[in-house]
Amino acid sequence: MSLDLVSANPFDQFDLDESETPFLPSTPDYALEDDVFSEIEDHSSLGHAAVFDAEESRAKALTSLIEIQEAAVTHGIDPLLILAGAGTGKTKSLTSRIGFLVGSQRVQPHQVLAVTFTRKASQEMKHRLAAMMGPVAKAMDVGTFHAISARLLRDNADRAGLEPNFSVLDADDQKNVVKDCYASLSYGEHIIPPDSTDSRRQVDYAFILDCIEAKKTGRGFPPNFNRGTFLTPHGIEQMYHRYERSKERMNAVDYNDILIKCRDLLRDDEAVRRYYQTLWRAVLVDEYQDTNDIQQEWLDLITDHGQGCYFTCVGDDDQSVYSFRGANIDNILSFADRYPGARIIRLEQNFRSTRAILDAANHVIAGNESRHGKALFTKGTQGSPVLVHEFSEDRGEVSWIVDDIERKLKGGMRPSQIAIISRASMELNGFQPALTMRRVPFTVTAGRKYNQTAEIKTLSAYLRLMLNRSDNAAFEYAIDAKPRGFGKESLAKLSDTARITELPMIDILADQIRNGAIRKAAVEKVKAFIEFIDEIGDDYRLGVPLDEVIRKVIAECGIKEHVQELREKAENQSDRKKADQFRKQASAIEERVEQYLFHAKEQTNIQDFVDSMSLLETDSSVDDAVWLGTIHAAKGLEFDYVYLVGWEEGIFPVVRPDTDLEEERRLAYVAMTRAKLSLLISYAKSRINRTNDGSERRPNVYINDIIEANLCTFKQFH
DNA sequence: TTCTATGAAATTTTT
DNA sequence: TTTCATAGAA
Repeated sequence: MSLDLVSANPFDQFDLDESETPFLPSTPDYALEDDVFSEIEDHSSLGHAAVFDAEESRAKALTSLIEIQEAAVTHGIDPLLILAGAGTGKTKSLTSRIGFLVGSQRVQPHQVLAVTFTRKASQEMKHRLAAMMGPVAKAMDVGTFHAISARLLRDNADRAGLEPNFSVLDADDQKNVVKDCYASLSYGEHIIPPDSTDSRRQVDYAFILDCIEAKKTGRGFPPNFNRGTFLTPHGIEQMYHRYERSKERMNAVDYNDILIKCRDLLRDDEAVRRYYQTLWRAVLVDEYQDTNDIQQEWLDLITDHGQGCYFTCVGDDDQSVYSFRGANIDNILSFADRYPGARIIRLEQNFRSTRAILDAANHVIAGNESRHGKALFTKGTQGSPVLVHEFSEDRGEVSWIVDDIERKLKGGMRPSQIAIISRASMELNGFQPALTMRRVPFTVTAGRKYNQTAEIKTLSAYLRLMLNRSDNAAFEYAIDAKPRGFGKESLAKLSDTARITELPMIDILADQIRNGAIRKAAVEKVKAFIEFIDEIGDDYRLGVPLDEVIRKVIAECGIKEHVQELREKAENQSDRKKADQFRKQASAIEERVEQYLFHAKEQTNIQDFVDSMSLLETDSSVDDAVWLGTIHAAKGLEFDYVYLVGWEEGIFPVVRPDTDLEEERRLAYVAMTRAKLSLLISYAKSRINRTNDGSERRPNVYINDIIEANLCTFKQFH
């Protein structure tokens, strides 16, 4: 049976009168523009050729599900919350539900919206959907909250009060904007001059940004907001306004803005809201426990408070670990209150870990009060006991674990089956040299790795500036990409002028060149830079392919010179090791640039491309390597052998005035449930590189809990 | 003023 | 390991 895309929509009655929706010609057709989808349409209009076999898809969606999963997958139209514990087939249930809804023709493929939090998760879901249903999966809207919202804003930019070519600022851009704003404040009223005791401390721009974001999302300032900022309360207020104004001037938005502006648009513009409510007949949310208040509102608007469509959320309140980013666990805890008639289905059968591991994890998480309450079970074996090891110092912890890993590798285990996981990335530092020394391959997934490399940022900055001349953050990055005789001082002045005149920096600069107001030493190069930006802009508008444009940028922006320089350094270097390092660096840059070009060729929409590049993770991971990372980074992953390190009171749970102990406990639960076969938890009684009073460190509460309950084997090493 | 080299400091978690 | 600040040369 082939899917008829023209009729058989049970929601035809909801369709909007076209006259009400003047924006319809531009917005509604993204799904239909898709190659695959139009192909399907062609076939179905011919009457026969079943490109998409609904019956088969439905059958596929229902295979190899256990009873409770099937209940979730086949649930009707009432709002549904699938409480899926770790390792209980969460993503499988979600994709199967999509397959079921489409396969049973309750909704059509292009009426499906599936939102995730991370790029990786949306990638994964796309793959699974494609595997289950074939090319028709491409017709579905699958993406992160941010990606979907950004597209929605671009498609309705005029209605959202934006230019359609708005830029998206990444974390670095945000920080730079904050820096500029800070520099524009005057001492006295806004800034307390640092006194002698803290004169050496520098301004913490990231913290100022936190304050701004906190204010924006209505969370109120962190308690001690002038620590490291030297700002008066009034100064913070000023910073907030200037920051917002700067972005407006730049025709740019930050991550929060994407969600906020999208929420506002949906809330305030009835036609837009109704359009998307009508378009998306099935709305599915992954990792629902991580939604913040804005995302929750967004979902209510999109789904008409869960009543207008197949609204399905999958999540685990016990794995809510992003409150520092605004995630509100109450969203998942009060699902039933928010959506009357909602059904909650618990998935508690775990397919990942041994019973020993699950028993310990269950016991730890049971110590929390605010939760729906679940207990994982398995039909698998007991497995070897959870191990808790005490070391006298962190060096011992490192060397013992690395020894143990070496033993495992000699015993035939693959490095990729093994993970070392810590609360904060700092605790991983000791492992890297030790693993290198023993030639154990490893990859680190922590903190800064997500930041884009310099070359890619440079390329993106050029493109952003080309698309949006007002993007001062991109301008500052691009003009600084290579020596142009135009440095910090000049940039600061230009930034001031830009703030006063509210004109794009690049235009002011062009003007100053015409008026001869630029230093002789800089004139030629700066002029060439501006002309180059104009030139690629013209190229692009005339239809030169994006990868051609990028090639031009690569030739201009100094990357080639930099690579060349590294190669020369390698030649002139007598130290073989250092020479190799230079060569490696050079090839790494070239490789990344190649990859960027490759992505550029794939993309049809340049805005999507530029947006996504600012978030693309650097995927230089080795294939078969021991995985090192934080608990947050490990969420969603699984390994046969897991080492959880640094489980000392004070390090984990972290000590901060606003530490949420229930969230820390959830982190412990997330960490423990990563392990499939074997779990080892360790702590050290002393840790260098950590300022403390010299007293002995103690194991954390979670360790005590499982020791007391006799759920582990405890050993001391000295 | 700009740019480079050198040394010091700093590190929760991230879309 | 990476980022940041400062000093000194051009």
